[in-house]
Amino acid sequence: MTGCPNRAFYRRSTASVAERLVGMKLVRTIAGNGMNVRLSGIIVETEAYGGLDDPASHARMGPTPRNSVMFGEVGVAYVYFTYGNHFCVNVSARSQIEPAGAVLIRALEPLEGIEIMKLHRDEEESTSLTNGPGKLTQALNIDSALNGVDMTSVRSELHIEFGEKPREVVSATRIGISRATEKRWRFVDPFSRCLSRKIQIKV
DNA sequence: CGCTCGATATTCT
DNA sequence: GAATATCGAGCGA
Repeated sequence: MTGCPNRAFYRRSTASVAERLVGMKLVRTIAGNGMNVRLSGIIVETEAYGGLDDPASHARMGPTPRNSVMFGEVGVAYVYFTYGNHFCVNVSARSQIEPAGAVLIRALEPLEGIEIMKLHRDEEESTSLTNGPGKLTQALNIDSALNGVDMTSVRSELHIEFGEKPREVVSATRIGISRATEKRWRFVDPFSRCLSRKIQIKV
């Protein structure tokens, strides 16, 4: 399978999209002199954020200038600045009955352009390059200038492509939130060495 | 390894 | 004024 998941792929429940994105590629293309540089990684960790009924979501209060992408067309990048220091990247996704939703991309396994990512991060260890939402945006040079770009086209400087092979996926509770902590809307490849946190082993 | 804390934009109360 | 979909430095064990 090559190319990008199309618009319809993102038009289903946000949690389902989050689950299916594990194993796909996040690709950042940067125009150089004459040729494009590709920075990419396999998505190994995602989280789903819903609309008005998800107390942990940015969309819970309705549309604002920051979260407007979550209420717009699906398959679009939602990039926001948080904690005064970091950017996080999402892709808008929801079923037709939901008013808003997006999938936060939390971790990648570095694939293409690894040496450039190391420069962006000032970090040599590959497993620490993109194992967190703030880290991967730094490695791929993603900032708010990319908010609103179409993620369904290979021509976009930020987009999602099909992966090479399917990955295992398990669900877990979301990280870094204080509301709706019981929902299991975090999806990870449990065998990846590049997760933002280890999976809780069930007893 | 685990804990605490500072950085500090945006939004909410 | 407080909280936040985070990270890394500093410290103690």
